[in-house]
Amino acid sequence: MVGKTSSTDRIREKKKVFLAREQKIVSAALELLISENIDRVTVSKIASQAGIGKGTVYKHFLTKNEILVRIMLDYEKSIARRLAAGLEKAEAGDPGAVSKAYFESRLARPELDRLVQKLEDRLIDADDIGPQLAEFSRIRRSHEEALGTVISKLISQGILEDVPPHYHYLSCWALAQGAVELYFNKSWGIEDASSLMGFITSIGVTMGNRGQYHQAGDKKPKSAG
Amino acid sequence: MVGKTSSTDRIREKKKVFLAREQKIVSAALELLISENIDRVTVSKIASQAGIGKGTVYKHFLTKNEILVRIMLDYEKSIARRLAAGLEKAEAGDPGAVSKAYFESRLARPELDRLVQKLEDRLIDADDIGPQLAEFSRIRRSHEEALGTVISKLISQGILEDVPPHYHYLSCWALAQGAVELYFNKSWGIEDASSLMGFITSIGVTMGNRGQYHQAGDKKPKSAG
Amino acid sequence: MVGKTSSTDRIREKKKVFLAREQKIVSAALELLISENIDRVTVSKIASQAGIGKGTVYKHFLTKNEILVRIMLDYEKSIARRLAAGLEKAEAGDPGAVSKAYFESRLARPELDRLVQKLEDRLIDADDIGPQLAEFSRIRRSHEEALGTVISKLISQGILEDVPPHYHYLSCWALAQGAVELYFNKSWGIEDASSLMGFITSIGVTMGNRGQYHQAGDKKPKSAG
Amino acid sequence: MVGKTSSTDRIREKKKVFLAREQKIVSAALELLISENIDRVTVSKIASQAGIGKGTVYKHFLTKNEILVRIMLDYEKSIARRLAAGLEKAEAGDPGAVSKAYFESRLARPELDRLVQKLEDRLIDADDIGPQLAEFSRIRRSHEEALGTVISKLISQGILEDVPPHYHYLSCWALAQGAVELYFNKSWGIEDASSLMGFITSIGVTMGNRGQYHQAGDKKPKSAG
DNA sequence: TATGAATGAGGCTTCATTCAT
DNA sequence: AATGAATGAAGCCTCATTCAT
Repeated sequence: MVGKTSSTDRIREKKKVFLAREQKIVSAALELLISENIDRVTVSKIASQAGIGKGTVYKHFLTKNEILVRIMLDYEKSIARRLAAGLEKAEAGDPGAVSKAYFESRLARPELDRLVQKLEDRLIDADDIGPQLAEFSRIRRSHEEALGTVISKLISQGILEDVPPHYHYLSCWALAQGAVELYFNKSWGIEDASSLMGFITSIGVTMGNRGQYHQAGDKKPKSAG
Repeated sequence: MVGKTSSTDRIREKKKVFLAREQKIVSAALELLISENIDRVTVSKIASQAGIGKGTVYKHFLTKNEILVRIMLDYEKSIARRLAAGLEKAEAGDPGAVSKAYFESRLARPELDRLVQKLEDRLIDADDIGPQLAEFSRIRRSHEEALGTVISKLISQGILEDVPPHYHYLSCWALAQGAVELYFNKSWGIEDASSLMGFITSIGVTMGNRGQYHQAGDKKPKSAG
Repeated sequence: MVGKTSSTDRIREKKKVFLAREQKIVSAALELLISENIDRVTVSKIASQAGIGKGTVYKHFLTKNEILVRIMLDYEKSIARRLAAGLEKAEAGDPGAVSKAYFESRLARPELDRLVQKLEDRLIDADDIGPQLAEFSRIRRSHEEALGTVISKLISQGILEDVPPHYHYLSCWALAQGAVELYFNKSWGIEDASSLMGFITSIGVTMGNRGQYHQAGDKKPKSAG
Repeated sequence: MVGKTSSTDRIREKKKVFLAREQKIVSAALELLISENIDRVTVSKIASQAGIGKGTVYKHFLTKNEILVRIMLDYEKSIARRLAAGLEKAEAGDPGAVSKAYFESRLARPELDRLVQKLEDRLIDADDIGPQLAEFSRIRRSHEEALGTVISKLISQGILEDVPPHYHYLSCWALAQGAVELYFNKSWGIEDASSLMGFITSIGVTMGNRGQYHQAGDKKPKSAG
């Protein structure tokens, strides 16, 4: 009885260790990707940052691209979770919470968001991670859908401009995207970044409210912050 | 008198041909960079595309990066020209023309705008094109300045929200940046792109107008979440 | 107990193999450098000669220059060892043994000595091996110092001409240097090389003895003639 | 009669200009080769240093190597001239003048002598300048021969050690070679170079005098400086 | 199972030489 | 006759991936 674990237990234990290491690889990659030029992050560096051998990395991921796309997926999933929470709040009566939740989830770690943009750009036509990229797009579109219903409601309430719902969402996405890029762009020597991001977020929150589209002159005080 | 060209003429002719070839290299690079993954564009391919030998490229550019940064500079200069025109109009009494001009100049060739973003990202810490990158930043900041005066006027007229003028410009930049990214992003299977861009432009035009920005001080994104 | 090696043993074994391969690369490079024009020795050829892949070379050396400078260092160190032995003998009462030891250690493998000269010439202003070159100079100067004390003694005994001690050493160096060059120089079709080298060595041994240096102050070569 | 030169004159004039330019190319190459790393001297640089076009260089020399070997030949010929003068003096009764002349002619412009060594090393197995290299060797051997007769006489007079005459000459060559190398070697931070060269020259002048070879103990005052 | 040495395709760059003008 | 733009072979180096231990 003593000092003897069942075969099942041992397997489970092994699996846990294995998964933990997988996560370690991903985290190591993330740290490196954020802290230095993407193109300089090699599998070798990732392995040593993770404290394991290079060969071991390939026990977990078939190719380097799989590690990278994994980071993309993890991020998009984390947004999905935050968004779900935001949507609940929105349904509880705070319509502005929708885009606010979105912006905040993306600007929470701008460097990560930007990294994912870059990775997407580099991997978009990689030929060894088709399924994962499909999954990535699927999740993104699920954000769109989820927000879509709330947005539709806001449109029918006359709060948001009456254009196809995904226009609103995509505009949000675009502004967030640009804000992130702005945050890190070295061409602008931005000093008061937080304050600027606050301004942009406020724009994002009211962006697309009725009266701003086409006529652009009929202003009305915003109903919900 | 006929059929005899002076030595000066011939030299001038040669220079023209030479410069034309330089432009051809840039164009070839541009075509390739836009049509396939940046990382797959090699000097060899550029030369082929331009119909010249690999070595010839190096008669015109010291390094590959110089070709790329040249594309960046050409683009930023072209925006400068468009912007100048837009500013004249704005001073002629059309205040909305400011951001409109900016958006239009950036969305005129979104694929190019996006390319320049990507190039900037890749070249920003290259060590062989310091002066060119400095020039790039300089031009960008000149856009900011140029718009700044107009924006200040709009603020004093109570049309734009009273925040530091560069907030307005940078917000514009961010939205445009994101819009461009959106335009080409393969994750969204966008079909009615031009209509969507129109919507976003309209947002950009009124973005930051007074009455839309409140309480923005109570929530600030932090860079490390 | 048998047929089972500990992990430590295996690691040690691997390291040995690894170092052996490093030596193999150096040897391969050496063979090529001696047997053909230096400029024709490429990393590719070295790899082939060593029976390994090109990439493997870079597991052992950061750059090609590091291989070359390694050869230089190995050689200079081997001279240091021989010299140490020679100095002991000299202190045991054989004053001529000093320069003899020096000449013999340099003429033992004249082709190698010559190679090192050439490498030095090519690498002297390489920018990727600064530390190694410093080490190289350091070892050389340690030869000078070591011989210096013995030479000083010979001067005080009135055996060697009373000039700064390093004059004697450097003269030795120069003659050895020239002898080596001579040995391999294809312009002279030297046939009785070893006899000739014996003659030169004998000159080196007595070179600078008192009574041979006079009036040397009245004619000085200028660096720019 | 006026303003009209005969065809022969014009051809002669052209030839003069042509030869002058040829010399200019060689001089330009020489300047560059001495002032910077040999491997960095390109045909392009030579042309612009000479103030002519690159293509023109190839009207004078079939290959780059031909320029380089030309420098070698020019140098060896200039030594031949100096040596001839020295020999006359020697025959006029100053036996020590022989090696002195040799040393002085080589140390007059040490940087040039060293350059020629380097060039020789690089070109020795070039396949496009066979005849020139043969000529180079021929001149060198003529030095040997010329000195040989004088040396033989000194041997028969009992002044020089009785070894094959070319031993003496080649020893001279070797010491001069080494001295030149020493002069420029960066490993030794030599400060009192002129004085050191003087010392070495004095050694060279008496080197191989009788009594120094084999027995190395039987010293006798030098008879002629 | 974990390792890291080995691999080699492929990228950038240089420069001697050619040749059309 | 002089030019210099064009050429492409050849060199160095990187790094994702494989595989024997």
